[in-house]
Amino acid sequence: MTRKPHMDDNLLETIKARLTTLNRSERKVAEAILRDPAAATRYSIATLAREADVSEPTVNRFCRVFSATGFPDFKIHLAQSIATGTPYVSQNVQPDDTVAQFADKIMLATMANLDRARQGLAERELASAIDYLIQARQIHFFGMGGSAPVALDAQYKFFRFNIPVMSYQDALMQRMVAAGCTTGDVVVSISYTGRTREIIDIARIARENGATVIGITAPGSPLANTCTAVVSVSPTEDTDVYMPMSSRIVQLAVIDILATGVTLKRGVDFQNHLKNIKQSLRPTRLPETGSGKE
Amino acid sequence: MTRKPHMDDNLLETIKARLTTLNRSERKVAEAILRDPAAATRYSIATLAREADVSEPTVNRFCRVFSATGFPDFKIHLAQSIATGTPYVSQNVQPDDTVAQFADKIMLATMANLDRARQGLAERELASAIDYLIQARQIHFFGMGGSAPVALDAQYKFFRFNIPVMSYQDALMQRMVAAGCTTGDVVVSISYTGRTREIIDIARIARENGATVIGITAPGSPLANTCTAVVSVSPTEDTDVYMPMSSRIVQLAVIDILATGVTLKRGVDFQNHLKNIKQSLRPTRLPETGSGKE
DNA sequence: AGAGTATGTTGTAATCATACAAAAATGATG
DNA sequence: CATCATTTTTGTATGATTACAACATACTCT
Repeated sequence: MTRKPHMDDNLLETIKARLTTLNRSERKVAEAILRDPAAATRYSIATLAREADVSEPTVNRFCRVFSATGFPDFKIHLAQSIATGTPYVSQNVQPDDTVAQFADKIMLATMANLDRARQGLAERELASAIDYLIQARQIHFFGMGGSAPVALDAQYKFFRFNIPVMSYQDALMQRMVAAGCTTGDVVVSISYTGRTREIIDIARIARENGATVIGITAPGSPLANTCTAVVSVSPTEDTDVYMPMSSRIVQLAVIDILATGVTLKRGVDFQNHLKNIKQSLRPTRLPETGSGKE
Repeated sequence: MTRKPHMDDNLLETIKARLTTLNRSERKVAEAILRDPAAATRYSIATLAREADVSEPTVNRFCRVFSATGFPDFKIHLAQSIATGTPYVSQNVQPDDTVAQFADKIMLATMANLDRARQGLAERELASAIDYLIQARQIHFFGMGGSAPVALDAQYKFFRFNIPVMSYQDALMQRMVAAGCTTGDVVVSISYTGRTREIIDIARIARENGATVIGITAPGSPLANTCTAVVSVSPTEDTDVYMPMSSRIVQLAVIDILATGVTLKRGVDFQNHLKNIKQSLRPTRLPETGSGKE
């Protein structure tokens, strides 16, 4: 995906990554910085040298290793790295966290996951999925368990496009629908792990009946291998008991992207259609007092 | 919410905001910086002075106005401001965007919305909502239309806590459940605008029957005024046709927070219960090849 | 032992900050 | 409304700090 220049090289991460490739005194510098990166941005070269127990030129050479023109330049990059990096260094929720603390952590972790997903998204996969969706005679969203709400959400979104769209949250219905599929049907199979046996079976059945099957799932998973096209969403590696939920949010965002892609490609006519739907909802609302919106 | 220090003061924004309060030559400095903030981080004090057509001490004084200890310190802050600020300047999706472009925009906009929500969350509201949920004999999640998937998602999440929990996505069922509520029931009413007539009616009915009604909705909205407790989620002000969806993601994140809060307060016993549920799902999965997880 | 690399020492040039003085703006008074 | 005092703003000169390059030394590995 398009990356902002400062996201390409998260300096702090780079330093961590290359720790082993550094020689002794350079590593001392690296460790001194990692000990308190924020403080390091305020150090002078002399201070940092002392902190790392090396000479000033060593610090300077260290900076050049990380493609800075010199120490001040290095500090600028470091500062930027901290600014972008910090909010995403999402610590796990601790049992003794205050509400404000774990609320923040959850939000930040979610954002971090979105960002990771963003960087992992493959344009070609998205484009191809969007193409299939546009050509669909009928779209079925399949999601079970935790992915059921995602499927439902997708239904609401795509419904606005005047496409026959449905979502199914239980295996039985999914199986029946898959069996009834014909060419022109598109099935979107949403699964975090891509290893749920039932979901894979159903995807296969749908394909055997001529349907296009798009998987929103982990790359390389059994489900991914069964699908016509895949949008890869790598599972996050958080084993934290408290927040196994960000995955869905990433899936939802992907749905947003697909829906947007379909809308864009369909052109202006359909945007009017959308407006009409919005209009038709108005009578069920109370009059707005403030600045409320649709 | 707890704010990271560098998020408090977006220096670049602060400079823009205080432009009018600056005197002539200070403004010249400000303008020189705003002309190309990224370049400014690489300037020396002399270069910036020349660029702004003022003397070096003026630049230095300018820096102190923005509570920096000096010019280098100012540059550090500026660099951080650029780094944090940039990714959230989420432009709207343009009809001629490439897939990669609008995918990025949607992701960034979603992250921006989460961040906004994060900063807008009130700890007291969350804490109070969590308290009510813990004491619940039974929880009902109500969400209609776009919020239906959120309600469903909440059901899945809270189901793990061994609490009688259900979600209802249509007005009829919600009305019936509300009518059958008694003291000890907790209804969580999810609505983006908080102005959908039906939802407000139902919330009132639930309250009249003794239920505690928690609203996840816009502050100050009719629904908010009808509820026992509110978790305020301000509607985002994006009028963009293409992405009216971030709202749900924020709601989902709030659900995550509530669920986490309940889990934490319930203590360790329930964490074992969670593990058991995870275990019970395993037999339905294919064996893992790589590093796949729950 | 000696080539080659890594690290430290010294000195210089730059960058930055302070003190002070000049200039401009303000405003009070006759 | 002119003049002068006072404050504020701005620039000059100077001194302090910082960063870097050139060179020298120490270390490493064959």
